This record gives sequence, structure tokens and C-alpha cells, in this order.
Amino acid sequence: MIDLRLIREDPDRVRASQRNRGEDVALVDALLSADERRRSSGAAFDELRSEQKSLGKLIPKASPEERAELLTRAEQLKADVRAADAAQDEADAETRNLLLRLGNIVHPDVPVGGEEDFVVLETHGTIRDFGAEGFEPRDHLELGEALGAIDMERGAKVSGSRFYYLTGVGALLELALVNAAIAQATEAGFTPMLTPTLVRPRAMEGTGFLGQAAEDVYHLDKDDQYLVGTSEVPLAAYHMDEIIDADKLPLRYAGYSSCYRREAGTYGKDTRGIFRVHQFTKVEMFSYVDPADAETEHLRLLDWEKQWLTGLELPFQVIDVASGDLGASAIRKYDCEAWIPTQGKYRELTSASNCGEFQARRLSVRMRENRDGKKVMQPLATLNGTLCAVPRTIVAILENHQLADGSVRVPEVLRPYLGGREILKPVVK
RNA sequence: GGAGGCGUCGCCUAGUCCGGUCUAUGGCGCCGCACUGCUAAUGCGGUUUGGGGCUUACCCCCCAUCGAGGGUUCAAAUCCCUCCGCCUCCGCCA
Repeated sequence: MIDLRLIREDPDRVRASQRNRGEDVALVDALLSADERRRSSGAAFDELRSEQKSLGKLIPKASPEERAELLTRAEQLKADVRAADAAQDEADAETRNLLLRLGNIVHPDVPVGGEEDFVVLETHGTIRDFGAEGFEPRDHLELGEALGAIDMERGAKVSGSRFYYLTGVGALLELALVNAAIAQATEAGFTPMLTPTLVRPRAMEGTGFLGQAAEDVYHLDKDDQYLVGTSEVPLAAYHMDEIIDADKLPLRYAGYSSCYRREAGTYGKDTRGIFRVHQFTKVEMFSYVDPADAETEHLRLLDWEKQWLTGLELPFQVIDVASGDLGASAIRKYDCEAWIPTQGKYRELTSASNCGEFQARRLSVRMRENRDGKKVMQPLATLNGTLCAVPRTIVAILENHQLADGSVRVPEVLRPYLGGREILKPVVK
């Protein structure tokens, strides 16, 4: 959530951000009035409670006749305190509910608009000209099936649509990608983490996934737990309710986990193959930093993603995601989109978000700093960036590195993790 | 799943039986100051977090906070209930 004080002090800035996100601007005014109620009811409660406390000290010492009088007043106070307490609780809850519905403040440089209004910042690598090479590229599923790497039919039989098996060399490819990604992250100073994938509501809510994204989240009713769509969730909640010394920052974690997404509202979209699936694994980078360093860290995360995709020899572009497509928690988001030959376009492979203090405030993760002998306590900033979302990376590798005979060249960085294999060859049936 | 134990302001800890003197004890650590060639030792002071007020600095004041939430009571760290977490044992199973 954003800082309430920001809404008080500069409501227009918050309104503008809401507008750019395409969200309800009226929320800001509702918040202002709820906040006002919260403060006035709080003051009333404090005063009554103060009187109640002083009475509580007098009663044991009072003479019998004084005592009876005091008790009468105390009896009255009891009811008043209770009422004031309820009023304060109500106003607090109202404020919090409204605040939770409010997205993060959009960075001023973010392009305004919806999904299509992104700005391309950079392009890397060279798109292959298959025409010049003399063959039509096969799509990833055709390649994957021929390699004995992907089995969609049995995935659907066992689990339903958008499920798959990675088999044989496909399974090995996943493990190779994960190991290579973890190795790169570890080299860069990240702490590798294997995280829980079932989390309690607070972790989900705290990372901002129960707002407009709630439809996309699996929930286990019986246990009131959520299946995470990314290890960002357990990594952000890892330091929930903690106070971290500023000199310990930045904290960088590379999480590896399964990810689960309902993909609600995507019917008919990317239905072929493993580009959009309900369950996949991902290596995610996550940073806790001083808010003053957030933008620099954001670019660092992006650099690590670029390093990764460059190593895999994939052509890609970097986009500055538009305001309406940011998700609740991001101030700004850079996506790396790899070229998918059979689609003739760039598709999202990684995504790096600067969440500012938004998640830290919801999860109560703060940093403590000693400035001139004085303790300064404030929420810190959290950022996340995909290093390797496995299925999409496999799609990109298969399609971009395919050869005329349906085999696939293994990029050099992956070879050590694939037993030295240089080429993946179709399985003869 | 069953039985028991535990949870106090960084860490450890007193207090809980028997409600008010708790404005939560003491130690360690840490911070500041003093003393001191330096360090150490010593002494004094400070050291939960959140909200609000006042000053748009400092200070000060009020309220909440003893795992969380409810309840009983004039009054709850203390009594009752629910939940969460941790530990031990039993059962079952990777």
C-alpha cells in the first residue's frame, strides 16, 4: 500500500496515478474521508481511555463513599470507551480496505495507457531469416514433440488443459536452465532459495496479488491457503514483520519454485503448447533495498535478465510497460520479450518490477538506519525480476535455435548443464 | 490426527497461581556522554513498535502494543474462549 500521508499531502498526485492505471479515482476521496474519521475517532478514544486509566488508579485507594461515586462514573466510561473503540476500529478497517484497493503510485516516466502502449527501450540480438536459410520454422510444440521433450496430450488427460509433461530431453532442459540460472544468480551474489508454494492469505495480500489479480490465483478453501503464482510471494513475505539494519542491505534472493496460475480470462489465448500454462517453474530474483537505491536496483535486475537472455543467444527487446498494465504493486516495470519466430513477434519472457515501498508497507518490512546517531525507521523497497520462466524459455530456445532437420542447437552456456550436448536430435519413432 | 509444554519491548529473563503498587524486572548486547596516552575496565543516561498531538529541527505529551483476535471486569501481561507459531512425545506417511 502507499503511504496514507501521501494521500493527505498530495491527493492530486495519487489521483493522477489512479487515472493512469485506469483505476477508480473516487477511491482517493473515499480514503481522505475515512482517514479523517479514523483520526477523529482515534482522538476521542484516546481521551476516554486516558480518563478510564486514571480512574482505575483512584478506585483501589478511594474511601467507600468515594469509591461508589467513582464506580458509577467508571461504569459509564466502560460503555463510552467501548463505543469509541468500535468507531475507531471501524474507521481503521475502512481505511485499510480502501488503501489495499489502491495501486502503487506510477513512476512519472512510465508510458500512459494500456497493454499496447508500451515503449520499446532496446533491442538485442539478431532475428534469424529462415527464408534465407531455406526452411520454414516449426513451432515449439512440433519441435518439442519430435524431440520427445513435450507431451501435451497426456498432460491434458491427467490434469486438464494447459498442463503438460516435460519428458526426456525436455526434462533435462528444464533442469539445465534452472541450474544455469541459479548459477548466474549465485555468481551475482544472490542467495539461492527454495520456497514454499502454499502461502497464507497475508503473504498473498501483502504482495498485491489479491486485488484485481485475485481471479488468477488458486485458493485451497479447506485450508485457506493460496498457491503462489511466483516465488516473489514467499520471498517478499520472507522478512514479513521484520526490521532490517540498513547496513545489511541490499538483500538479494534467487527463488526457485513451481508457480500456479489459473489463467482466467485467457480462453483461446496461447492455447497451443507450453507458452501459457497453469503450472510451471521459475527462477526469480528478489531484492530488498533502501528506497533511495530502488531505481538503480531495478536497472541491475534488468541487466541480469539481459545477461541471461544474451547468454541463451535469444533475440529480444526490452519494453517499458504502460501504466495500465503494471499490476497493483509496481511503480514501473520492464519486460524482456524474446522473438518467437512462428508467431512473428516478441513475447514476454521476463519481467522486472520496482514495487517501491508498496509491498514492504503491507508486509511490515522495515529498515532501520542510524543517521547522525538517530534511529530512522522506514519501509524499505522491494523489487523482483524473472531470471528464467522455464516453459517460455524452452519455447524461445526451441524455436530460435532449430535447424532444418528439426533438431535444436544448444546454446553454449547451457551445454555444461546438459552433459555437454551440443544438439538435441529428434527421437526416431 | 492424539497428548502435553511454551510464546514478555534486539537476545535471555522476572512477573501470570491470587487482576489494581506493572509507568513490565534484571542481565547481555547496542547507542550516547564522562573518565582515560589508545584499547579495556568503570560510572551515568538511553535503548519495542505503531498511531495521534505539538513543533513542518530538537524536545515533550497522549493512546495502543506482553504471539493474534474476542470475552469477563470499574480495571487484564495476569482470568475465560478461539486462532497462529514453536518444542516434546505418540500414531500415520513421504
